[in-house]
Amino acid sequence: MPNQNCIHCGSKSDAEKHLTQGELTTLGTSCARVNFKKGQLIFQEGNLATNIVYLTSGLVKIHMKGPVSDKILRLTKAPAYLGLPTTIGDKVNQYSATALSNSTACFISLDIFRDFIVQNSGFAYEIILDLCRNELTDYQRYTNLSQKQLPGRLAEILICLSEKIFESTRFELPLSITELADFISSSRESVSRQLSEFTKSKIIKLSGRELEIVNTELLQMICMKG
Amino acid sequence: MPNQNCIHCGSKSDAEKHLTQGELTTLGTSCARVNFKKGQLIFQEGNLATNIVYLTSGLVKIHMKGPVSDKILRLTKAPAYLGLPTTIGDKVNQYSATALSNSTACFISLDIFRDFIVQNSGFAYEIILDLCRNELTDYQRYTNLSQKQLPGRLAEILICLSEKIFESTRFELPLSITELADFISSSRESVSRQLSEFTKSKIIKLSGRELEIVNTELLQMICMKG
DNA sequence: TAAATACTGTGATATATATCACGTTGTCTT
DNA sequence: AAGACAACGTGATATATATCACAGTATTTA
Repeated sequence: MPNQNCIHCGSKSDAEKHLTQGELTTLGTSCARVNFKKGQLIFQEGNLATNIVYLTSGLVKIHMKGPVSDKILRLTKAPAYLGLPTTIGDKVNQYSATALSNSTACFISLDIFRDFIVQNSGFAYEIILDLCRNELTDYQRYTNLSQKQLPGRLAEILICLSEKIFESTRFELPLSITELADFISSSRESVSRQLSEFTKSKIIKLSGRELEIVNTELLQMICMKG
Repeated sequence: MPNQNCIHCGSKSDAEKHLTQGELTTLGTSCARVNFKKGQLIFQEGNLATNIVYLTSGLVKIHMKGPVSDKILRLTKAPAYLGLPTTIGDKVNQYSATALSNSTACFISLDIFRDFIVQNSGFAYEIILDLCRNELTDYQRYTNLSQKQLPGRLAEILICLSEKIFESTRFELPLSITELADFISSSRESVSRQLSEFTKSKIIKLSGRELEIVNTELLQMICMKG
């Protein structure tokens, strides 16, 4: 649906807050808002990257085909840009984005986005900040996940879900066991066993997809100790 | 040494090529060129990030303290910016940079660098491109290293050194065995054994630090198969 | 409603690789 | 030159976790 009114949009990105009225009008003519059901693909590895995607609501996994299985690189919670690096840095998407909950995203023409970067320095600077901050958290997670073993890796993800994504010790697991395994580079069976282990030790409580972190301190300890 | 003549500098970054004569003059007044010996720290995790570092010659490792050992995140060959994300994205460095060979780097005031981003859109766009491309290669390496096992991981690094860094099948290993282990998240002993293994199977030839890839096809195979 | 298909839990076993231990070599220091 | 210190090679052993196998439980499809 063209000619969105981006001027009064309540979910502007930090970068978009720097745009002028005129620029926002331009944005409106080339911005399409799309809804995605849980499980739906938002963009796919190997496809041409023609649009910047800005997630306005929902939770998304960024993932990539690895040599043996799918690899989940990160989770992104709205509001946030999805995959700026692959959209700007390459003609073809290097990874995919899939909705983990019902989500809404705005698709913005890459050309217009590029114009904004060139015309509006405040906009450009916010994009740079965003890229930098994301890379820092990625490095941190990469280092942690690559050196800890299973209990520590799983603890790390659960804490991340609790603190960063849901901001609660009680939430519905947005990832299947298999996906958790893809995230922390383990096997489905091992993750399943470790979750049982955490349940037995009364660190977490699991009923269906509903998860509650009962003993945060201990989980933190396990996360630290690896 | 202040008042460098950046105008006629032969090692401008892609971004700096967009700067005006005036901006280059400004750059000159706040740009210091420093030499580093092999093994020297260029900037350190935990320290205040006040300067953008642009590597004009040499090879550098970007590394970070992990829960059990040091983790090498990437190698960076000149010419390239070193650690833009940590300099721009945080007040404090999240990781360190250490010279793997004798190197030269220019230190540029963060304030002036930020001014360039805001004043000069061509400059800003090149920085964005750089950030995006780096993240893409990092994701790729991350996925590969996290799913392959030792032989595949080691093969991947050797091929990377050969193709990306030295552009030759024969080169002097810039990393110690311990550092190779820190890079691919294995133990020193395992890496040592695997190198012996590769030597026995006539895939590589090692004399001291001098390494030659003899059977590239087989090494590629091992890299692919994991 | 039945059938098919994904997703999950758990035991038994296999295996890659970490760890430990020790000797060797090389490099730096004074 | 001698001592100290770091980097390295390699065997024996321990161990975390992948893999295999199978059964149970949801969820979707016809």
